[in-house]
Amino acid sequence: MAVARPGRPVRGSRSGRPIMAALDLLGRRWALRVLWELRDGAQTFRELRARCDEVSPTVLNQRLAELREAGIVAHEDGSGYALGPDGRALLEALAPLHAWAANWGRRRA
Amino acid sequence: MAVARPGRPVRGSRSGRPIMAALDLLGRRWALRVLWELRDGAQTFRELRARCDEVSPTVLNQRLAELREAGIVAHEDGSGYALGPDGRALLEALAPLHAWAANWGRRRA
DNA sequence: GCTTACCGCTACTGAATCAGTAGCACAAGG
DNA sequence: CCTTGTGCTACTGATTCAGTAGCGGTAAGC
Repeated sequence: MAVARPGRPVRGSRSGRPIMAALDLLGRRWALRVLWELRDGAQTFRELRARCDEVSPTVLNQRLAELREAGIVAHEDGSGYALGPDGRALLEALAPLHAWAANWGRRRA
Repeated sequence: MAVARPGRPVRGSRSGRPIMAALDLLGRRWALRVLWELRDGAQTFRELRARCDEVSPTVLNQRLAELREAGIVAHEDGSGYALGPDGRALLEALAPLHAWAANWGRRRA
């Protein structure tokens, strides 16, 4: 399957609406986690992999490629992978989710 | 794999942190989309399926079971599936994501 | 009673995706 | 040359998802 992008059909929606592309992109395994683990700054492929519970490099590389093509993550020589401007904005947009999870966990744990 | 819940290990994390359980739960295929499609009120299994691009009932039922066990979605006799209080809160927590997607789409489409 | 039309859901097969492990090619340091 | 770390690919097997058909139940219309 092709990489999800706004303005064209994605898995599960032909509308091309950006939210659908985003849900496709971020709904893939490890995508949100990778984003989450990059919150503290750039990391090498292997550091990132270690933080993601030793996810298989196949999948990690695939997610990184998708996130790079989406302009969310960038690979800088020397420092490794890091969030771009869109990535940081996305992470901030995910902050309420973190807060929700904390409350949810308190009620259900 | 068992349903993700705060306070116990999930796919990709043994920490039991709620955010990890949430990322596991919501990172599964169609989970975010189902949530999204329930934003306008209760819907029957088949209505929901139609909105989700005729997703296979197997997966839809599986996601609904997980979301029900997580206390996010409830099934009411007569009206069908609907968001519970936690589900509505989660949807609100996802609003910034929608806004982000719109901006992202504007820059990349 | 019998059809019709919904409802939620299950069974089944095949396709896509992911997991897990090994190891390559490259570059830098000693 | 040898070691170390980098990003990444190859391969096989397990898990998950997709796609289609159809079941058992309820309720209405006739």
